[in-house]
Amino acid sequence: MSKSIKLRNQFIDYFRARGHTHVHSAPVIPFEDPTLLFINAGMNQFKDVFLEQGSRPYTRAVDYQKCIRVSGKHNDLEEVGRSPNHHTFFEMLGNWSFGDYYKKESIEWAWDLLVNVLKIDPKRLYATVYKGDNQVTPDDEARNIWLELTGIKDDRVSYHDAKDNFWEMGEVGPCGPCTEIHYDLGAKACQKRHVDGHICKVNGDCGRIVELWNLVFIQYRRDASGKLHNLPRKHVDTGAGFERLLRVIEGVDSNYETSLFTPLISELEVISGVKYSSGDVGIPHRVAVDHVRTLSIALADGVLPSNDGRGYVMRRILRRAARYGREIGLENPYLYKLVEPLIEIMGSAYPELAERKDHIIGVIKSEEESFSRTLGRGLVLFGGITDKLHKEKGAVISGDDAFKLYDTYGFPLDLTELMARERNLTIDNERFNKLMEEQRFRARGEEKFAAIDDEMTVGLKSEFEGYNNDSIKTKVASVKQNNDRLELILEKTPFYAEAGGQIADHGRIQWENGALNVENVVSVGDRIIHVGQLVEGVLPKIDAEVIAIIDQNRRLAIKYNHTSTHLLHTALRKHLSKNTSQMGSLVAPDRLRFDFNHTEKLSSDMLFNIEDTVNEAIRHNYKVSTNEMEYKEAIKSGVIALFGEKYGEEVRVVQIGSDDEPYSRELCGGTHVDSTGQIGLFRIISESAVSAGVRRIEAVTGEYALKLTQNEKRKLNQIEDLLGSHGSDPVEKLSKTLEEKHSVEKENERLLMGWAKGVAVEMLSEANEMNNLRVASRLFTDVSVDRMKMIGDQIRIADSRVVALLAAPVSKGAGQLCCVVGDSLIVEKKLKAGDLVSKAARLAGGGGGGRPHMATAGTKSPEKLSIAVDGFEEIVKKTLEVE
RNA sequence: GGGGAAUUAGCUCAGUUGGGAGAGCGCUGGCUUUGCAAGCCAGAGGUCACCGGUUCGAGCCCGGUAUUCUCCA
Repeated sequence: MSKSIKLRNQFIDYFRARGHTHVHSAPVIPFEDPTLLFINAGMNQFKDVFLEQGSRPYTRAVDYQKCIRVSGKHNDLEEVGRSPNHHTFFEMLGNWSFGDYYKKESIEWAWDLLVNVLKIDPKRLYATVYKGDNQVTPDDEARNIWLELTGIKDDRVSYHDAKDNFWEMGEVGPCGPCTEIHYDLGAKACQKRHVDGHICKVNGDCGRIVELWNLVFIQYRRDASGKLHNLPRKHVDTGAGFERLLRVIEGVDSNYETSLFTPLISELEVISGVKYSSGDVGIPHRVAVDHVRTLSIALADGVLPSNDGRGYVMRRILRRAARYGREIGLENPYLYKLVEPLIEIMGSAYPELAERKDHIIGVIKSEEESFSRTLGRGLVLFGGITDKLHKEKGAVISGDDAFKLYDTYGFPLDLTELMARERNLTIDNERFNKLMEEQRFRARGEEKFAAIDDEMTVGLKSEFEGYNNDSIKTKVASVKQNNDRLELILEKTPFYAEAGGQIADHGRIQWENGALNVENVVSVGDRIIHVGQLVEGVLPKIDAEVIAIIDQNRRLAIKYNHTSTHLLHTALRKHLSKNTSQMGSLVAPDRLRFDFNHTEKLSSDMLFNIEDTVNEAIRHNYKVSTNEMEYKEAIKSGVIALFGEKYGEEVRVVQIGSDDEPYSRELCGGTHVDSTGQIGLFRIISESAVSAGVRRIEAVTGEYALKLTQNEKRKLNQIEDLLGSHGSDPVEKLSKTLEEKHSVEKENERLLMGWAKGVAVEMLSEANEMNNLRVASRLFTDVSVDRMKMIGDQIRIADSRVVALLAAPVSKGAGQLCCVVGDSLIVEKKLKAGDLVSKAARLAGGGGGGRPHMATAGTKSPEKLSIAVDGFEEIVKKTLEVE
């Protein structure tokens, strides 16, 4: 067993033996927390407990949590790869107490685990405690526990200020003092060992003594004024950085030299042929192995590269890795090759990596290819810029050009700089930075996510009882008026809050002297909030009796679509691959949308097959049943769990079909029909690409599917009427018609050409000689501009020493003119059709222009066209005189 | 969320102050060559993303929408 796997197990086992429940790492996409881009600390998944908004069936927990951090005060993306301990992905080991044990056990166990189980030298350990402030007394309690229960030396426990030893979740909210365990890496780790008079200190800045484990004692809540209040329960939240702990245990100089990374680095040495070094030469290696971990984990949890939000962070990380790869000669996609070795190392801790292997590799590879295209395009544009500079004998690439390359085309500035240096050019950095600052300024000043006001509703719980009820009598738990929006929380409710892709129920909540029209329902922690407009009467009081009624027809339509979504999921697995799984889902009353991982467009035959399979399952009229069970039990029995979803310990399993041979079993909290036959009909309406490796199917069911079918038939009837193909195959008839149309058009073109030639000959025969050229003109009655152009062409071809004007009214209020000039005259007499037609059109109260050999013009007074035609010879004559 | 770009033939793209929709590759047919690579000739293939506006006239100008790329947050 590798050391990393062993360390995780030792940690988990130690606390399990002490009554802790092993909780799975939450997905890196925060669930129900829009304020956070990624899970970035072990406590994220327990945040609702600390806020007293949610609860758990256990009071002691232990876990290892995957975390992603790309920006913020502790982590600058640019540091990753340069330093021995910065990462964009890392794991946190933690044990938790929710109102259970407190300081004594946490400290005692932490020490015991480090010293006696992990065999870390106690002589290298230090502890820190909080020194107190005007609201909090110094944490002598923790210090005494250290001294009495661990045997650590008195001079190894020190007091520190709030920056290091008072933990806060945010400006307001849960907080408390913490105690930290630090480790002395030894004199050679000191970065200031050559500085005179430097003394290495705990919480110093030389890197020799590092924090190993932080034990946080949450006992306060800070309000908006900064005042601390005691929490009803005290909690423990601990976090030990996994990579750093492993580094200490393995006794190596850098996180990147632990067994978590070395196999990846070796693989990269093979791929690139460049040997790793702990110095600068190894930066590309460190960047690549760090970033491939982040990308793989995020992709496995359902993040996809995109232009904003999480997806954009992924894209930037991938590009950073691709760019550093180029420094060690890796011009082609390479990062995806590290995914398999990564799964070797991390797959047992995070099975989702192995399950989504093909997806992860596919997406990374196609993103790398896409970046190559971006760079390639940038190179072309850069070439254009330098060519221009070369011609103008300039030596400075303007800030605007460099910025445009970067901002619009994504070409990295450092590459621009590098290539400029190679050509002895410089860049106007000042201007570039100014533009960059303007860009930042523009992006600021928009509102952030609306913070949820927690004060009113702390500790409230509402029960969802809507699986079998459309209406419920209950009491009001909380009322809030927000402009014209009313927010109600009830003790129990039949309303389904938007979750798992299923959108919220609509309906009505009624009380003695008023009613709420429910337009949206959201859940926050254990609370279900009904949002809508007060439609009658006055606000209800707390504890007022109400009747909550959902819109039954809407719910029924949602049920059809939700059960159909499960049937579709099964059908996709049957027809495409067992590994096909949901990447996103929308269940609305009028349609359903299902995103899944698949690399190619589905053929229309395939879509029909899938549609058939779903409809077979509908006709089979499978019974749909639900039951609650433990998460682990459910997973063991092979139930489909979706990524990007959070599941508690108790989960709900929706089963379609018999117990012995279920057609589908999925973890799902949504509402479903009793038997599949109720759905009636399932029709796919579209199939499209969402992003690399992900496709989307949209479908309708029940009444909506029937309406779709009827509309299609209606259209077909109309088509048959138009084609006159009743009784015969309209497709055959139409293709025959199109064929005929094609040959008629060809014939028409041929005839027109002959006709145009004839007219041209007529006009030429009537042309007048003057000044060694010929002038022809004619007023047509019913000829379009295109036809006049055809005739004009024939005239030019027949005689290169002719100018001609053609004119015709095209509608009641408009007339068109066309002028042509023979090639010889353009050269010899400098005649331009554009000028001539412009002058002629002016006689008719219009305007126009064109090219030397052919030009067109128009007028809104078609009755004046004859003036233009009659005056044309005069115009030509005068034009020649001027020359 | 806020900027900057792109969208033209199956693919890659060109298209000048607004005035006949083009090239290369690919495809089909013919010719040439001992064969291959290729060459020559001919042909098919277009809602210039979509909707609206300005104009006598819009691929081009203006406004909006969609999709994609890209930067910032």
